[in-house]
Amino acid sequence: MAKELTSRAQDYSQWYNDLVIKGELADYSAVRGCMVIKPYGYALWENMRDVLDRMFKDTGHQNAYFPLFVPKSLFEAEEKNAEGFAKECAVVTHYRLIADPNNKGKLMVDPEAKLEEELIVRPTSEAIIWNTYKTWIQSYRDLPILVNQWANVVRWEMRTRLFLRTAEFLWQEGHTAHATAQEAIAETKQMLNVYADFVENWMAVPVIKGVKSANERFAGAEDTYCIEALMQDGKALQAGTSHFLGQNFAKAFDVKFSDQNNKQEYVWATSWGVSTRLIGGLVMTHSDDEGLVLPPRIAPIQVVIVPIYKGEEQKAVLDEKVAEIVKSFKAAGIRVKYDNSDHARPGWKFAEYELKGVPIRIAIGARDLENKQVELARRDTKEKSAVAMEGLTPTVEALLVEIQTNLFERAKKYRDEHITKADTWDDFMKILDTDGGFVLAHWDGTADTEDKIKELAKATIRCIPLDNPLENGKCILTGNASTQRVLFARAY
RNA sequence: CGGGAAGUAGCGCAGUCCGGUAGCGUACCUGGUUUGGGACCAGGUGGUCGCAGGUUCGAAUCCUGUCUUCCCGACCA
Repeated sequence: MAKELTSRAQDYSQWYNDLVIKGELADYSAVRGCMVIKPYGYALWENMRDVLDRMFKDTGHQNAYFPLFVPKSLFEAEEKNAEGFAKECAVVTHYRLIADPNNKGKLMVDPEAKLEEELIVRPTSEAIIWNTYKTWIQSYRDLPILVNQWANVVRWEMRTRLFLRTAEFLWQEGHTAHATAQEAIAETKQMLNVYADFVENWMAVPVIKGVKSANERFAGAEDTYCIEALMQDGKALQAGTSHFLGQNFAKAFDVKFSDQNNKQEYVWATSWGVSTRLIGGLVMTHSDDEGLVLPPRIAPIQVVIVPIYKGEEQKAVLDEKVAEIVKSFKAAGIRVKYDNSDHARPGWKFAEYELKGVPIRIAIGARDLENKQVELARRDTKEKSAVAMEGLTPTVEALLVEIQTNLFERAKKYRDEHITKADTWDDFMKILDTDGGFVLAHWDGTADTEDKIKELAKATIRCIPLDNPLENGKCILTGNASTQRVLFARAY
């Protein structure tokens, strides 16, 4: 029967949860704050991962893998980084369980098996990686090091939400080492552009590139660049970050190299990452009250074909005809699924694949065979049309491109309509409390003011956009002089 | 960690106030009819009621303790 979905207007959070769970992207698990990513959701992640991985390799990076555990002494070496993550670390203190003498059939931690030194489950891998880089780098000839790792990390969050904030999540983290600051900064910006390219052109999610204020900066970074997206409820989502780490980690882990003049210098670093959180952003950008809407370029299934038949004979005829179509689609690189399962009727399948966000649905029955056509339905606009069997593959290829473009344009239009300038505190609050979205407002540049705004308005500076126009004005809160507007929003 | 809600069949829920053989919808299985927007009929399978104690002739129900999950806030990608 029907899988009831909560509508966005009813309860936006519940709508989101319904889509993730009923769309079979992920589910809750027996572990607090940790989710099970189901096959359909994982297929989506694999597509994202594969594209990003190729982009990383095309920009000269290699993959490697570092341990899950970080000895506490290494973890605490870079003070700011350690302090930033300390309050959300899972810690391994013992290495053995024994039978509980007072509780038959139960196990207990063996008090004899206490570790000499606690192991931190990585919330991020700078520490273990920079400790390793120390042994890899002696000369300028060893630089740059351009390494990425695909991994899971753990951050013991107070409150979790499927994909958006889970205690364990999947991500990639790039960690690069350079001979000069300029080179490291160029790398930081390059990877920010890679992220923006991926998120906009593959996920069809428009983003604003910018740099974080000091308050919002990654713990241990000199500068944090980010891409910020806007969700349908008017809240912002940080979609990716790229950090210029300066020489902080090199100094903390004593990573030096000899330059051309045989002079010892500290190495310059960057790190950058995107996570499964992107999937949450994807869901909240495109989906509607009927379910997920996935952009064709990363959708696990791009086209689903549903046969409509009476009796086994008709089904056999359709199976044969559709086999040709499927073959042609696959030859064109289209990810197609032919659902001729007999336990669900067409109407049920239509609703199911809409819920799962499949971009194009093709229905084909005896009537269509006669007329040499199929019924084609697009998920983004819900439009249905009869399309000639002749030339179906190029028609579908073109439509996939069109849907991809349409999703991006639609999201961009929404995003652009929700960037508002505010010049007074009242306007600022009014915008945040009604439509939400991004608010461009003057800020006096102090961390103190930023904190107060956060406290009063629950809004943070999402970023200072790159290529931000300079403009004299007065701080929205203090009235002090300001030289540019910055981008505020309430955020996930 | 503060506030709220909930743990009973795979899923969604009722039953708990007022103790007395475990229910409904859906899913699942079998057979049949169906199939162009979430089919219908008939017959079935499936639960130590989150866990541990206690009260009682008898506990899903009352008492005590405990665990877990979700939602809202503070924290955060």
